[in-house]
Amino acid sequence: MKTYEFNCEKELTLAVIGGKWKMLILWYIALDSPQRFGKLRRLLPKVTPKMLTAQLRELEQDGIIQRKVYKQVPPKVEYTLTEYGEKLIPILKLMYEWGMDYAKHMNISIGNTDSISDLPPSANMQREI
Amino acid sequence: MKTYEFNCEKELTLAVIGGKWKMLILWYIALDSPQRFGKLRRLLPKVTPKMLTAQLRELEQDGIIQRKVYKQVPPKVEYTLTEYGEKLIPILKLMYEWGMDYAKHMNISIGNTDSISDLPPSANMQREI
DNA sequence: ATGAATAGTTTCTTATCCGACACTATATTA
DNA sequence: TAATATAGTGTCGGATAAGAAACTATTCAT
Repeated sequence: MKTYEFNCEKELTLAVIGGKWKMLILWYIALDSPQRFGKLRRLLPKVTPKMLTAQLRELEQDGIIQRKVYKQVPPKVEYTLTEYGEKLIPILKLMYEWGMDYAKHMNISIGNTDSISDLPPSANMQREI
Repeated sequence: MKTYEFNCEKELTLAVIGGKWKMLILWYIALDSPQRFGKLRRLLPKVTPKMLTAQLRELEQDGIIQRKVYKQVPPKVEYTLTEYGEKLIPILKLMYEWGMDYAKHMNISIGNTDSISDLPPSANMQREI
């Protein structure tokens, strides 16, 4: 058992979403849920399976995503956001918008990820992103 | 221009605020501006001067804070938020609020209630894993 | 001549992250 | 019998982050 210390609640939030690929993973689950492991791999080709697993496990242990295993071969595992995962989306959206504005201001170019406004109709639509 | 590889604008934002002490530094400058180096040291007693300097320099280079040196002895240096620094504050507020809610939900012990309108010294909270 | 005050800098060392790459398990299908 | 598809594990090692402790520079007041 390990104990982390936070000086402020903001740091707790950062600890939850601050992993190398976590924001992108959450984003893709928000965009298209449930999301499967293999699809996430294809969406995030730069992420090694080891890292993807690690990030997903941490998000799961933090209660941000839910992992559902189907007893099949080949395996099938689906990831969805929990209530607190969904509550994170407005933060990600704000960070996305600030980054857009800032990148434009500072003339920084950024590889593109789907916009949250591309969110397709689904069971999660009531999120109002 | 130094180009980091960002997959999404959110990651750019995270790169700007994600340093170990940056959110807290920004918070304290937002709470009481201009803010001096020595006062920040007192507000953040766990931060070594080396780290504090490093974080401040990065924020300055990223255009988030402004550093003003007075030609005096002993030295006087004041830090203020830039326009883009101020635009970050709503993100920090949301992160603070999410963290509050989450900590309560997950029974994570809290030692601190610093809202944007208060000015307490930094307190501690912990979670066990 | 010395000490106090402020804002740092320098060096050394340890801790952690994370990428590359190889490997695993199993029912179904050809 | 071998290939296939899916969802992962395990190990190694280099790069980076960051803490501790000591040191610096300047001018004024005593």
